[in-house]
Formats: sequence, structure tokens, C-alpha cells
Amino acid sequence: MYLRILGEQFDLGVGNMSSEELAELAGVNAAKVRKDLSYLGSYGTRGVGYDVEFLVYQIRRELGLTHDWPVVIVGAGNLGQALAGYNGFGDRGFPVGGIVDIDDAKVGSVVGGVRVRHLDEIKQVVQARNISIGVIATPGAAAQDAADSLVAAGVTSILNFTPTVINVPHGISVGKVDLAVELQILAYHEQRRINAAQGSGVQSLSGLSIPGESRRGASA
Amino acid sequence: MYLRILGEQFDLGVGNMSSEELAELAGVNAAKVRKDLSYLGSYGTRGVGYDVEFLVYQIRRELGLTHDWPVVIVGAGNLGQALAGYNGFGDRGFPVGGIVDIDDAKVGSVVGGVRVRHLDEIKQVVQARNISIGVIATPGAAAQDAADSLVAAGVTSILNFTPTVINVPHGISVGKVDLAVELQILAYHEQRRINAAQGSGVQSLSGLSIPGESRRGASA
DNA sequence: CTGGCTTTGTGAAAACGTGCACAAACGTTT
DNA sequence: AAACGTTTGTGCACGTTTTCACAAAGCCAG
Repeated sequence: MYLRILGEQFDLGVGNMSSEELAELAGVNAAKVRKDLSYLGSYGTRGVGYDVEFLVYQIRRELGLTHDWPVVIVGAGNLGQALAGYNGFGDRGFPVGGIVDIDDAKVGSVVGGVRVRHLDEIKQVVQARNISIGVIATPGAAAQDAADSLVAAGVTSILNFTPTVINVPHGISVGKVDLAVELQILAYHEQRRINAAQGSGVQSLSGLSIPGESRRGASA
Repeated sequence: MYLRILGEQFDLGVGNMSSEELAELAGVNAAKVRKDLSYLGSYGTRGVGYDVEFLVYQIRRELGLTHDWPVVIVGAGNLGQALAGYNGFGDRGFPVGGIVDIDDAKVGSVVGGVRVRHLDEIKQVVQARNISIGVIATPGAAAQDAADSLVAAGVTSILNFTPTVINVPHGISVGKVDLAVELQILAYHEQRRINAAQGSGVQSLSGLSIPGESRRGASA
């Protein structure tokens, strides 16, 4: 998040930023910004702030973003095609290095400038471009198979877009994006709004822990 | 998360589950499961566990998922089309009630079974179907305009797929999904793996707080 | 009906994240 | 070069979340 904001500000010609300015744009507390950045080292100047360009460089280096990370997408259905065509990946250092699907009817078609190849060829795709990150964009029922194929092909990080929880060997990193869960959280807020408006006696779940909840919330 | 797992188990014919089984599938601690579920009421049976069907019903009711929540998508580009065609929305109670775009060239085309209408007509779309949730699938630069349009049209919850932080009036809920950030987190793990393998002296960022990080992590 | 086994529900403790507040450090002005 | 305003880096405290641990409660066998 800091990296994205700092990059935008750099493009706008901003050379220096204080933790307060950065906090404002990120929607967090200034002390938190300073504490977070302090893990990178002591790169700020007291009385002045942080050099934007230098900080961008340091964050990129620490996050391993000094070079591109090509990704392979498993599943060329609606979601796979969208992800392949979505410029946000390539623009931010994650070009689509390959797309595979198990359906012969889809093999050979071109989405997002990349030709779809068969799932059986995933190992060649991964090794040819030295890919270490795989994206699962299959139906939920095929997610575990996709994960197994990715691991067998040598991928060590997986981003799973299906609602299904996948099991992977130790040492493989898994990230998860569940679009429906995000909507459910919003629906819950909507329901609370409605309940509150009706003055209904239904007790709220305000005490219930919702993982990641701190990331969101209504802006002022 | 519990709801999804319980739903899957119910479909598999499982009638009863203990907090331990549920915790295993969810990848969390059993005590946490019990504490979370206890906010719904005391619906478990000691020595036995929880009735899956009954618990599904209770969670759905509390989360406001007893009826569908139609959503309106702003932006009919790659991402918007993918979301509209993505069955995961409709299947889980979030049918696409409308798609709008500012580009006349896209207006009139049909994606995911829904005809694209012009952004100017968003208010009619929202009011005709009593929509309260909007999804922003525009380029980042247009996100704030999209948010303003959604709020003006009467939407009270927004799910933002762009990397841009949006400002909304008080009382509007905002959720955010940044696809590139998820990939960055994986790239970070990859980089650490590489650094560790090289025995490099680069210090790790293990102490740095990454919001939502607890949701993920490598499965065993 | 009693004893043993299992599992829930929940106080209490531990761990964690966040924000406050201030000394140390820097640039600028006089 | 000294005084002043600004901003960082961080110890500390506070509130929240997670885990532990165990009594209470249910089922079942004999």
C-alpha cells in the first residue's frame, strides 16, 4: 500500500513526504507509518521526512519487487480470461507468462495476448519462463487438482481465487481471494443498517471477530 | 468462512460437526470457533457438536443472507465483464442486477446475461431493483467518480476492485480487493525464500505488520 | 441410574496490534 | 553558533484478539 502511494506521488513529482502526509493518503495513523517503515531501516530524515524515490527503492527491494514475477494462470474461463486481460497485473510487475486449461476447446485461443495451452503442458510453461507464482481461476471443484498440478510443475506460491480451501505441501505459500466473502461482509453491514433502522431487537455481532476487518471500514 | 465450509459439508451429507472438525477445515483454533459461534447463541450440544443445517441457517440469518443482494457493477471493461460472467456471485446470493459504463461503445452490449447501460442511467438501475451494493471495476483513475456516482444513486455499500483509495460520505461501507497487493505478498514470500536459500545477510521483515496476513499463510 | 467419555461454553491469561507522547536529530533563521 | 520549529524513531500503555484450561452438560453402555 505504501509502495503504491509513494509511486503515485513520485509520478506526480513529489520528492519528499512526511509520515503524516503518507498516513493521510493511506488512511492510517502516522505513528503506524513510521513504525512500519522503521522495519526497513532508518531511512527518514528528522525534521524533513522521507525521500520518496529512495523509499520506493527500499520497499521494492525488501518486497522482492526489483524484477518482474511472471505468473501462470490455471483456468481460461471467465475469471481466467479477465485476469489475463487485466492490465493491473502486468503493470505492477506480474506479467501473465502462461495460461492453461483442461478443456481442449479452449486450448489454442488467445486471451490477453497469451495463447491458452493444455494443463498437461503446465510444466513446460512454468520451466520455460522460470515461473514461481501460479493463479487458480478454475471452478471451485477443480481447485485442488489445479493446485496439485501447479506444485508438480514447480510453482512455490499460489493465489487461489476459488472459494475452496486447498491443501499444499509444506513450504508452498498460498494466498486467497474470495470475492463472495467480500460481498458477504458488505451484506452484513447492510443488514445491520436495516436492523438498526427498524430498531429491531436482534443483537449485533459487533463482538465477533472478522479476520481482516481492520483493513476496511467506512471512510470518513 | 464458517458458512462456506458448513455449506460444503452439508452438501456432502454431513449432519453434525464438532468445533474441532470445523477448526481443522477452517485452519483456525477450535476454541476460536466455539467463541465465534457463541456470539450467535448457544446452538451446540455438549458431547455432540453442532447441527450443520441449523448452524448454516443461523449464520445466514445473522449475516443477512436470507435473501439475495443484487449488485450493480460500474465499468464494463475486462474486469467488469469477468465479474458479470463469474457465476460465484450469483450462486452465493449476489446476482448482477446491472452493469453501467461511461463508454457509449460498450453500452448496449450484453455481458453475463445483462445489458450494459450508460453511467448516467445508474440511478434508474439502482432504484428499479432496489440495489444497495455497488462494485467498482473501472480503471483506477475513474474509481472516485464511480464511487460518487454510486453514492448519488443511493448505494450504501461499495466493493472497490481498483488500487485507488476512495473517499465516501460517512455511513457508506467500503470493501476493497487489490489483486496486485495479493500477488505482492506472494512475491515477498518468494523473495524471502530466495534470500534464505542464499544465506544472504538481508534482514527479514517478519516483524512488519501486514494487515490481513493472518488470513493466509502456507497450509501444512 | 451410574460412571465414563466427549464436547461445549466461557473465565482468565497470554499475545498482539495500535496509538500516544517525547527525546533525539535535522534544517533554518537570526 | 545558538535558538527554534519540525519530524523521525521508539518506549510504553491500552484495548483487542487469540489461546488455554476447565467446569458444566450431554450421550451411551452396562
